[in-house]
Amino acid sequence: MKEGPDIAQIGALIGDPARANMLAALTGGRALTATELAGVGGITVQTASTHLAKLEAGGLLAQRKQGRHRYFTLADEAVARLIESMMGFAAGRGHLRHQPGPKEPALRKARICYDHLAGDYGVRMLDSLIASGSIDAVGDGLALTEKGEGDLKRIGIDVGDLRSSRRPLCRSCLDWSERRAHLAGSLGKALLSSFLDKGWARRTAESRSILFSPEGDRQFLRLFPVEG
Amino acid sequence: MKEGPDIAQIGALIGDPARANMLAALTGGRALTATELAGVGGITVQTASTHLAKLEAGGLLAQRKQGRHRYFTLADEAVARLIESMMGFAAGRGHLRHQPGPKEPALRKARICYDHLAGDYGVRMLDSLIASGSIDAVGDGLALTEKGEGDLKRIGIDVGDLRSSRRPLCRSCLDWSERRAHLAGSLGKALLSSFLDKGWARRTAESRSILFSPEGDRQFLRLFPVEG
DNA sequence: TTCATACTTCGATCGTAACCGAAGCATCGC
DNA sequence: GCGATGCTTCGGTTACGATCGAAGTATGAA
Repeated sequence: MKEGPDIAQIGALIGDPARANMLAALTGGRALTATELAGVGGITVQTASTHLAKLEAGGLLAQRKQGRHRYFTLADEAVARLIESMMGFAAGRGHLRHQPGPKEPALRKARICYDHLAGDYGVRMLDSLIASGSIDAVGDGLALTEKGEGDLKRIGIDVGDLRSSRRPLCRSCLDWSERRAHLAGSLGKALLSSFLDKGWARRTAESRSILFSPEGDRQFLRLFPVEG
Repeated sequence: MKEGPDIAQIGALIGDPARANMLAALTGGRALTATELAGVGGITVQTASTHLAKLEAGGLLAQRKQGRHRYFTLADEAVARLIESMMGFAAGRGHLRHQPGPKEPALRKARICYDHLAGDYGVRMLDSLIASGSIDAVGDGLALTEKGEGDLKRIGIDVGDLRSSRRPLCRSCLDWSERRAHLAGSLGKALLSSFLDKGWARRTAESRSILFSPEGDRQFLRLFPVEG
């Protein structure tokens, strides 16, 4: 007994519904204010304030003062991965929300996961990159091929720049809605950024979902075909 | 708000200290009875019984009746990976137990993680397998090479048998004490089993730690050398 | 300065869940 | 059959933490 690190503390931090909702919202990658997070959690600002203080003390959140606002973000990508992996686990065990709600389909189609694309489109993109030989899937992991580097160059992504960062280029991230992997890492981020820059898609204000324009949809599906 | 799967439920399940202790103990891979788990959690059997019922309802545990005993185990390897990943996360944020205790060093040297070897020795073994060219590390993932298959055959592990199971052969599992990867998957299990079969090491009764005999220690270090 | 906004701290309430004693089943050994 | 062991269910207590109203602090706008 009493072996190893204390998982009960972080379990308890995530275990409160209001806090879990705030964390899930912050997995969208945006910095949110205390008031916004109170709305997300369905509680008053006073209560939210105490929750946020606890989450920060636990090392899950970081805050940045800006004028009279306080912007909260996840402390780092590790927190995002933990949340997303718990979502994947929860989805697999049938721990779903009570009402599917109208936003669910959009969320399953395409959403943001920290800073990269997730959902049906995220999984499709990785599948297509593997099928075309741009990415090698070896065991659990992913590796960019030379062909892939050329293909990406052609759509305006310079892999050389990305390699210089300390962050891994390719990472697989388990998708909770599809239960299959999508592409994370700096390359995943760069790809999503380029879609947004090109105007193919845009982020929504209150949700994690990503909305593709009709034209963007067409371009995306052309660029990442899947057989069948 | 109210997007995606409900992580609060599993967070809350893990968030209770008694339950967390039980789960951590079960990460040792052994099936434990309700009474044993009550001891681990530091609570009475009545209380433990309600906790175990909740964990089972939540899909984290499975139970098997055997005579008048009830043996509890983690529901599957996904639960073990979740627990271990939370431990890694917790260790990184300094959520450590209060007293390091005398057993900690043994635990850091070698311990069981579900069914494979973890700790310093687990990390060392994977490092050595990669350095010798038996395993390729590509991105996040691991793949056995032809050379590796031959080397393993020589120490009595038939990879062909392992491939027939549905479980992945190589998986990397993040080690909470070393903060680096060790080898999981069916190959990880087979390697640990062979060490135990050969008498190089044995499991302890109450702890997750694995004790190597002097001779086993020598053999292990010879088989998995590291430079430096 | 004065007022408004964003947020935190204080104080008190309230609900839930952890907890254990006692009683109730089930299984084993005799 | 009997008692002993392992575990669950019931009932009642207790404690912790989530919650919010009200007051307090900081920043910005007028």
